[in-house]
Amino acid sequence: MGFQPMEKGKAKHKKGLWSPEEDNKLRNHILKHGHGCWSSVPIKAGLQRNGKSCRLRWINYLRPGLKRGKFSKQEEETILTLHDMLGNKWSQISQHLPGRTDNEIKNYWHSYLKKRVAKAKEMESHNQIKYASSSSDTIDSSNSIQKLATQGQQIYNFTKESCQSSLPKLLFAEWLSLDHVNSANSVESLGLRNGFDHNSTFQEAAIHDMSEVPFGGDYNRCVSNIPAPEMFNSQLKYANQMVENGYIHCMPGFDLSSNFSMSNDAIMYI
DNA sequence: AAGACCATCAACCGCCGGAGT
DNA sequence: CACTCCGGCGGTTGATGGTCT
Repeated sequence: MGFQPMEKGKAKHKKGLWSPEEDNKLRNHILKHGHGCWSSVPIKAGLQRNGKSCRLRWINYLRPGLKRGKFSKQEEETILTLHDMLGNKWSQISQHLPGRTDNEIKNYWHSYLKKRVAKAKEMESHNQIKYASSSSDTIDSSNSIQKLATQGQQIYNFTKESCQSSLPKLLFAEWLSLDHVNSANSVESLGLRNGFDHNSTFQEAAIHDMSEVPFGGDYNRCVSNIPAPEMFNSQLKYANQMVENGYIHCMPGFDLSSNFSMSNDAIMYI
């Protein structure tokens, strides 16, 4: 991208919580045109925010496919495992939790999981002191963490490999699989159904809009400005590549038995 | 009922690395 | 090579709502 001094005028940027009108402006703009250069988004969208703020709002709140609400047990354990291995690499952790943002995971960690881990470790050390003289198997109070450690090894291998590979960080397949996970029933069509649970007002609008325009925002980060069918093909290619490499085992909710088909610009997930 | 305290979450800030000029 | 801009990341803050005393 070229260097166009978009914000040379140093306009006063609004801060604080986003109003519904601002959300609408940003959402409509990105769904229609994609985000392109973030610093130009607020200008084009008619917002008095800076580009960073728009980016954050889109990624953490407006982006289609976001899962909102409580973390599942499985998600919790995944976070614990990955945090144990990766540390505070929230963005990397979030790549393994489709629909969750790094910010969300980070908040969840600080508000809940951190305490849980601290408590578990405290109990573990307490038990170690208590049973120090015994060489026999002791009951592990932090079984959750221990269990995750072994389970984590598998994920760790995947993490290392995925970092080395040329795979896109966020797969379109994840979004589809997320949708699959969210719904107990099979999904008829992304363009037709109200599949996303929370935040439905926007999600519905977004889904509707997406059946009419090329995908915008982060989901086409790797293939930006590519029309939906081409993007889909490229994602499918990556999915196939993953199957060949055995990565697919690590894709939560990814159902190989599922079939995809294309109808104009609408993506069907059968 | 009211103030203090706590938990949660959205958003901001500062830094860093990559890339174009 | 230095400079500038941008996007991304992690740490932190501030607002808000809930619970406790």
